[in-house]
Amino acid sequence: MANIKDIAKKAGVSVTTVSRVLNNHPYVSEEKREAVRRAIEETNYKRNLNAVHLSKGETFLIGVVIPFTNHPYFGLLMEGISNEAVKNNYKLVLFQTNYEVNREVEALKMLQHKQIDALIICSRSCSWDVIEEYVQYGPIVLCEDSRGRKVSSTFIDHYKSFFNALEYLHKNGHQKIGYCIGRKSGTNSKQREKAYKEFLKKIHAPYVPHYIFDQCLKFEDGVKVVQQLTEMDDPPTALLVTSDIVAAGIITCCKEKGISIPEQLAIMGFDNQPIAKIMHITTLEIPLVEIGKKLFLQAIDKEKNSHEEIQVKLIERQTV
Amino acid sequence: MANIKDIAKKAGVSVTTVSRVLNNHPYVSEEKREAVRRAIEETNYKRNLNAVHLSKGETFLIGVVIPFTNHPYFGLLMEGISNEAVKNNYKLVLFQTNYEVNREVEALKMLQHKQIDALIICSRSCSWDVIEEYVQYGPIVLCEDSRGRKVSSTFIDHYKSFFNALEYLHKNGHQKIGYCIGRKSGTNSKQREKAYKEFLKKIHAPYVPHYIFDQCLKFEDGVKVVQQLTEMDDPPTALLVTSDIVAAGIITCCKEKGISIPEQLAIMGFDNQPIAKIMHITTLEIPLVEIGKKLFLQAIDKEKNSHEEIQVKLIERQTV
DNA sequence: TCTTGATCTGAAATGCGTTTCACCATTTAC
DNA sequence: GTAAATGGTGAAACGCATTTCAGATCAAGA
Repeated sequence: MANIKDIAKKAGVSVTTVSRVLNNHPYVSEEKREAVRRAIEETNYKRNLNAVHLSKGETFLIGVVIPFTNHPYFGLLMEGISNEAVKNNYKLVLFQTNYEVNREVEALKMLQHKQIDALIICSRSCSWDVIEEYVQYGPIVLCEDSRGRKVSSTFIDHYKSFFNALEYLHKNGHQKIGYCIGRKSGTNSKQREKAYKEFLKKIHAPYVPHYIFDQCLKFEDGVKVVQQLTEMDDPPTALLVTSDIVAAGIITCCKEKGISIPEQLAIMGFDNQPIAKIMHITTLEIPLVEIGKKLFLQAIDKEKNSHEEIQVKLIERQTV
Repeated sequence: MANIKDIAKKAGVSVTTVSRVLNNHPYVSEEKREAVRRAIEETNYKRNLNAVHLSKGETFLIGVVIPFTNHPYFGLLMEGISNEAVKNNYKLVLFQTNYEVNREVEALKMLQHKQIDALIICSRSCSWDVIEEYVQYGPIVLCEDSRGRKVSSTFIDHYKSFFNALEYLHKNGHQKIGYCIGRKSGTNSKQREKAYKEFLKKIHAPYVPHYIFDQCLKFEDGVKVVQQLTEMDDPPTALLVTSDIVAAGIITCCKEKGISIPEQLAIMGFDNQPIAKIMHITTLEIPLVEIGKKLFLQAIDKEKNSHEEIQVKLIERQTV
């Protein structure tokens, strides 16, 4: 394959001039420009982007760390990131981590090794210490409150929104409220746990450990929640489910087992995914596509350390 | 940041020796190896991968073209691809195309410009002509039957499987069978259409255009299918739905409207997604994770032009 | 007329690691 | 005892495009 030197020779100019033509630099006479164009055409020359990247020191590649590709929450986030990437002429390198720390580290190392210009971490397992080791190598953007840290973030206040959601359920007459969550560790989960415990205190309700269901990520995870629910002597009357898809699973199972919603069990979802609308699920809208967009923009923003809080909105439908 | 020259100087060796140490080449004496290691440690040296890629001519990056990230079919495919990528130390560059041709071309151009070593196209809009322009630049792998073309593929025989599925419905007493599909164009869709038409001929049933529903991709797309169904004078008694998630949407809607399944409407899904199990949907199992794995392996296989047919399996449950 | 400033152009340096090749020193083999 | 491997090392070429810098030309303004 031809390289820039070949083109220069063929067009009878220097490589500098060829480079200028390639990059639309103005100071090239029309005749030389034309000669270069012809040479490029004739040889079907294509730039070697690796050389460009080495030279420029950037790759127009942004890394995205997500635990699962196959999940509507991350799917929507990806959609937002991806749309914005296209607009800005960046490409995305996907790191599907399954929440394994060393896969997250792999992504961070790509940043260190300059193969990506920035890294968006949608959800993480690794500690802050690990992340902060790598901030020197390029922008890192988190989807959780990172104020006070050296990385940018777009986040929602999970404490506040969880607390509000709990209050909403309480106002609707519920005392025994449980919740379903993806995993117990994780910053967002911790904030929610805190909100939950403080809310219980506020309404003088007891903390019942088995009202909390973790590992609730997918539609099918609703099955075991309902299973456990039916086995309880004193089940909760309302459930905060941190993913609409899981809420949908729970509702579907409940219908099958004749548990009426919201009468016997009130369900409040999260995200306002399309499925929530179809199934009339009362939910907390989280503008994931918008968040994705902002995450991306923060990633390519040279000024580090911006923080943006996104507001959520309660959507009342028929499951509470 | 330090580069290989700095390390060489610091360790008192040549850059060649440093390179040997970095790449675990055997011919380096233990003392020099140690000196290099120390220099690397002290300066916190990291290789610039762009330089490595330029030099080696490969990037260990594989492009993946998918129309939507936010879809369980492609989610599972991605999962398979991604798992295998991790095993083989490759990273994935994601091209979310929304079925726009020029985004597909962008991906092909990355191959041409050597920023990716190979390209996996999970579903496409562009024509064969376009793809064949780029086969010279690196392996391209398709998820559709590409025998006779110059690209590898892992595929299922959609004609055969669709025909079989139709026969299954027919054997279960159905004459008026419709189907739901993602889009009407697309190789797979064409094959299915052919199977559908020939099957109708075989059973001497009329071809009713509005028994075919396209743009059926997501759960919520089930709504409008059911809507249209209820407006028909003579609706089909069975529906082949090329995605379990859409089937789930249809079933959910039918329950709401009091349409009993399978009595009034038989539903047969595709893929055997987890949701199909929960909702007891009779479906055609497509081993997407396995297909993803094979696609990846074909992408990194230097021998071009391998073709692998994957078998599907009918899973009988309660919706037919 | 002289000075700026804008327009062109190319040699050389730069980004950075890998690989080839030549060469020397030991071993091992016959 | 001599030929042939094997171990060890570095200079230089290579992969390829961008950018800096110096120099040349030409038109416009003082």
